[in-house]
Amino acid sequence: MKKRTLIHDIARHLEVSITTVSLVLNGKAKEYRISDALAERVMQYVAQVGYRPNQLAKSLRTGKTHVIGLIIEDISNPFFATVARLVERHASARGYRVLYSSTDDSAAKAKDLIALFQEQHLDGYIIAPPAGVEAELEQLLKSGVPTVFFDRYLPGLATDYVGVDNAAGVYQATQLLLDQGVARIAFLTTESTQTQMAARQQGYTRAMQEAGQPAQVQHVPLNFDDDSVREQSIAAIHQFLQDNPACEAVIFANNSLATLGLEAIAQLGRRIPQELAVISFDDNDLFRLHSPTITAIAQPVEALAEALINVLLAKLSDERPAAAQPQTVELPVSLVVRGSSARQ
Amino acid sequence: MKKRTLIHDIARHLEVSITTVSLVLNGKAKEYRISDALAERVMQYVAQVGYRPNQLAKSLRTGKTHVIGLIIEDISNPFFATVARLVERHASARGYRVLYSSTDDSAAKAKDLIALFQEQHLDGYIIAPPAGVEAELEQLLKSGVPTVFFDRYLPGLATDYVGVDNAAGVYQATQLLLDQGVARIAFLTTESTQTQMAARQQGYTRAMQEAGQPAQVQHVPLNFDDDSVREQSIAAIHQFLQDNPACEAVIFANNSLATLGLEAIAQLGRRIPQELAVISFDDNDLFRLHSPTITAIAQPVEALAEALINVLLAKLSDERPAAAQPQTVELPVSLVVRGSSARQ
DNA sequence: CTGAAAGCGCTAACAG
DNA sequence: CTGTTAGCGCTTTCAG
Repeated sequence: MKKRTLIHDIARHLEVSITTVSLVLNGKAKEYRISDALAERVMQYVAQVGYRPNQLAKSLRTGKTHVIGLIIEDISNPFFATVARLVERHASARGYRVLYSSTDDSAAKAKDLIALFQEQHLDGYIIAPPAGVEAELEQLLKSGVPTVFFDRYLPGLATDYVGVDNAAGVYQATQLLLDQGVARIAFLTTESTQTQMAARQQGYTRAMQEAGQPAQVQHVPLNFDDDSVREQSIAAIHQFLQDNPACEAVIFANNSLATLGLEAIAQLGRRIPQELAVISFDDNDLFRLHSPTITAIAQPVEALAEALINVLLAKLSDERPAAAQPQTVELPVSLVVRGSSARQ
Repeated sequence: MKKRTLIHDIARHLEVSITTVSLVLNGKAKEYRISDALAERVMQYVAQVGYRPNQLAKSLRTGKTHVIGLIIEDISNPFFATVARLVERHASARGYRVLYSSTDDSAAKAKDLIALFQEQHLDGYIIAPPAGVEAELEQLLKSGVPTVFFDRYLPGLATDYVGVDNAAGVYQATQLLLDQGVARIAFLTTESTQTQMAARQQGYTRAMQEAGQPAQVQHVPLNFDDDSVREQSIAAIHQFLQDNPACEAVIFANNSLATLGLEAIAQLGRRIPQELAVISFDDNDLFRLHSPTITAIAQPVEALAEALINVLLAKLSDERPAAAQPQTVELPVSLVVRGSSARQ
């Protein structure tokens, strides 16, 4: 348990004042007309003994932590995992740490997390909000902490948002099937009413409507928290497919659903795409390697991460607190056509 | 920017002393013989206004942050992602937050992370160390912060470790193939010299040796950071398979390698398992859903996460600092036999 | 039960 | 350039 060196120790050793050391360390040497020689001497000794200021004390004093909180749905979902690490990479390149955690899309967990993060006095937030946390978020926004929503937003709350054009993606995917003469297309989605899910569904409904085909939307229970629900979800999809033998194609509203769906399809022994065409929202390794490969609506993860960081850091450095109009970034998705959507 | 309520505000409102509020808040009401009535009154008001003590100040004062750092290789790897979220879940059930970050197996990143975490004064660490950070880690251990290694350890450093019996797992997998008369088995591994990789290789070599078969170990470049290396890795595996047409089976030393390998195999159009049997260390969704399903050596993620938290929290609460003998937990793995290893 | 007071380690205004 | 000083918000000892 050797004790850490303190700013005081280094000042004493160098026989200069604590102020000088602090000023040099914070890049204010010039401003306070400290000689380059002295500044250099300080920096050198600091490096030599490996002195690291205590961030707790620093933050307590300055009110800044240089940490941003990333609250996502589920870190074990490839989409969120990828965005998380990209955000982290960009943030750290710009001097920020990111602290991330999953809500499992539960309002209770999200509330805990927000409270926890607030106690830690993070500088800003990126949040994929579950339903039911409007009040907490509103309070968070009112407190003036820079916050940007991601993946979905909460209609009542005016803040920055970064996401994709969900409706267009699904519309396009539905078209792809319709153009091949596949008309009995079902849309499998979760029970959630989140904006991104609603938009995806709406893209599907519109395409079907325009084609004069009846839409068939099926809601499947989905829960990341409890592994037993996993089986239930598979069973539900299984059931649906069995009850709808005429269904020629299914579009899954996200990649968790699709993964579960592939399992259900395998159980039933339905051949893809001959007996059932499949398209998933969100791309991932599994889809590239599956036999057949799975057509997916891919979100531009790299661009999303960059946009998130840019929007947030802009707010962070900006002086005008909640002045400007909230910024909204909506990126296009791309349809990655693979084997599972091909007409046999 | 409304200001947060402080302990001072609540004391004043209740017309009691700050000391009293603090004592009640920290569960020391009894100890200081504060009446239940008063304690109740305090708690109630605190709840009412939603007062949250400033953790920065608290930590600065107490020296405890109640945050543990989880330093893993790659959060987008399903194995690490799963362990991370399980650790997080257990930790939070026991009053700890976890802060996790990936090293991409780079010593430089790991050093940065350790330094960063140290500045934040975390209470303890769980680390999957890359090679080349021995010095930093030794210093960390000497500073007395509870630390447990995970997945692999660094031979020179005596600290607690939680991992699996890697050698036995691969030995068993190799046996499975040998028992079916498949003898030309290659072992594809990374270039790393980490303990877990060495042990896996050793399990393979021993099995081959005992069977009187020549071992064939191939090292493949692998890098999580740089996506261009991804293609290189695939190309390397591709090349290897092409150069060794007689090879009947391949065991991948981890799941990233296996994922890449499946891609290479698909490119070559080799049929699994008829032309090439495949087994991977680490299990994941992809392997369950692939056609054919992929046999895998599965690590007990749930048990690992629990062991990690138990070992760490034991050290955290223990008074004897580096007193006791370092604890080592080595869990068994299980062979999940699926389609890819079946003799046709 | 309580009030005062010290202090965790650092920043930054202020007056030299 | 520097020394002093006043905190940031909280815990905890000590003397009532």
